[in-house]
Amino acid sequence: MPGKPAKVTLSDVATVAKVDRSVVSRVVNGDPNLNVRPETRRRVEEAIERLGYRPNAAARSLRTARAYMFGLFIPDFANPVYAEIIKGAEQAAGRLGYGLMTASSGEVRSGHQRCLDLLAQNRVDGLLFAGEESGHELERLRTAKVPWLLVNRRVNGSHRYVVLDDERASGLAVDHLVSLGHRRIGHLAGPAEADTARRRYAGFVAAMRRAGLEVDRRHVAHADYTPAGGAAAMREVLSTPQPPTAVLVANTASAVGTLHAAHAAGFAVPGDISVIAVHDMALAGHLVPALTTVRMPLTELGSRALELLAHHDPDDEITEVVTEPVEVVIRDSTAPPAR
Amino acid sequence: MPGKPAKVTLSDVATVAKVDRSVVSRVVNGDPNLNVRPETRRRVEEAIERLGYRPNAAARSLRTARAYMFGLFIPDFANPVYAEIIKGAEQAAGRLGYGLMTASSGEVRSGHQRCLDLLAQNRVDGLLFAGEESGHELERLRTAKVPWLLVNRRVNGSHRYVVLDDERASGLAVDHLVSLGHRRIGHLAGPAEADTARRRYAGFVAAMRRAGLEVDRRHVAHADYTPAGGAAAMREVLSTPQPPTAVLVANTASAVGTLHAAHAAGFAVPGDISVIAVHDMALAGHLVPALTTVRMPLTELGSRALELLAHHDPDDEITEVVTEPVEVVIRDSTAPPAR
DNA sequence: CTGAAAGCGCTTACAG
DNA sequence: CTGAAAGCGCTTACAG
Repeated sequence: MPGKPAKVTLSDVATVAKVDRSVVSRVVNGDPNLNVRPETRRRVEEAIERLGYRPNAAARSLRTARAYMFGLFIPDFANPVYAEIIKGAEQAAGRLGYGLMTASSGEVRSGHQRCLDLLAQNRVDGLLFAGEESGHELERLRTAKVPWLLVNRRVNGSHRYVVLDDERASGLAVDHLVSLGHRRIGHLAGPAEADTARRRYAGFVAAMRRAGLEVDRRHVAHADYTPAGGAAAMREVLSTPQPPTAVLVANTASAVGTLHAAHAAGFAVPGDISVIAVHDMALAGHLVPALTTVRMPLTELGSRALELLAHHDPDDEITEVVTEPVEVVIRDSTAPPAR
Repeated sequence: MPGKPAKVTLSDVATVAKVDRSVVSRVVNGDPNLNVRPETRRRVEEAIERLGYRPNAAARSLRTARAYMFGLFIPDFANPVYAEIIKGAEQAAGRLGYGLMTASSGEVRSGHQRCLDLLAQNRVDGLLFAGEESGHELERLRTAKVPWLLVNRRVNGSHRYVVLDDERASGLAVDHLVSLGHRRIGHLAGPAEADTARRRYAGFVAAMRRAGLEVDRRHVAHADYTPAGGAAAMREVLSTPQPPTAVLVANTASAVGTLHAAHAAGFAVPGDISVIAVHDMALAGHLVPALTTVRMPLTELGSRALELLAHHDPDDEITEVVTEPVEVVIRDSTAPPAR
């Protein structure tokens, strides 16, 4: 087909197949109420194939008032955690015949406005919010009766979320450190206002209690989920009179900074202090030293979120925990304590 | 506005403002040929505001045969290089009133198909391809007369691309190492088939020649742009009879693995070997040791690409180099050689 | 079992 | 200077 792209429409197919457009439409959409002679169906399918027909998304959307597209808002593409979530969501969207618009929520103001615009313009059928968003826009979404879902966090009083089993992840991490013989274990938690941070902290405290260990408040510091945050928190904890022999870092991105800060402060990892972090990703195995982590099902989280969004009404409650696989991946950053 | 979302259309606005729909449409789109009494225009604008009118994207697309959306294909969201490009492209798209659909080209087969589908369905007005793609689909795009643009690479015989000044980046890196006193300088290049890798290699060779230094082929290794690749290449170079005293790594993601491999092989950085890498990002400053880099204008690349795509016909040649800012960011991984 | 018709919400030549 | 009308490409009750 050289020259023009030659937009082929439903009518073109109908002409070639010698049927009405409506029949073609029904064949294309697999209408279960359609009874055509097998031979007719074949003619239609051949014509579609031969002409290379593809339904025009705009026309279909206008008619059905559905966009066949979902939106996924991500706070920061630079955080590798989101790369996995995106991958899962894309795969699920593809399977369901939907497009996925991934966008960074980025600067609060424009992010907020853009998400409302997308909805008002009918460009998306639903919205996935990964990571932190202000509760403000959620209020609007709720009144707008639009399908939306929080991914990897909950929010006060909302009943639309999918999360991971963060408590268990922290528990496995603590168990690993305890089994190595650590008793003075610190926690570099996420931002105090982050739901994931609270759950990981809760899991940390519970596991410490189960192991009969005390949580020393001076060994708990809060950091945002960035390398810089992880570094600052580590410096804080290392400067206490009697630093911990091991820390659980709430996030792998900040663990990068944690390792750096330990090194800069003259603490050998794992010789002087062991480090384990939540999330596993390619990066972790190549840090210095290679980072022991708790693998989390981020890809599964993304795909599950998309599926739930697609299959539920805006009024349904969605409160799901994706639990598998969560497991400790032992590398070089954890070892028994010096004494 | 409790209860229903109450889709408000052009007609609703027209009714309230007591004008025809066509007038509202022209006001909304800022038609320069429209002469309305200022007072009429005010009535229209007030009605739009009061009703919270937003044009329906599907209807507009159907009518104008434009999607008001661009697509950006990314090989791998986990590579932080792309996070910056995405950010730039998103900003530019927002400024121009377009949406941006970011998707991973991922698995070749489905990625290829998805991009053609998007076009056939009229879901996008143009496509940006960041990173490597097989030349195959480009052939199809060319015949389809659809605007597309390669970002950060060129391809044989194609005249639609925006790239960075990779030669210069390599040159600055080599100059920095030379100024520290290094003479045995190696290069951990990107994949042999990658255009960026070739340009960075060319820049490396040219700068070495300018400095009167020889390129020892045993000190040049190829790696894909991942931590694992950077580690393998480093091991290769370090196992030569007389390893280099410094290496230029073509990519920051692989430099993570490079530092790890050096450490694992018992080479201190920068004591035994200096490391400098192309691209700067938050991660770099928090590696062990903090990585010296050449900062590249990745955000600018993304926004420029989007603008070029929006403003040029499918037949235009687009061959642009985004040159600023490129500069060496000195951290802890480079130092004078031991002797 | 298949076709004719209406209409989704816009834009844009064209007429008045 | 403003309005009436056609039509973009589909889907879907409805009629035959």
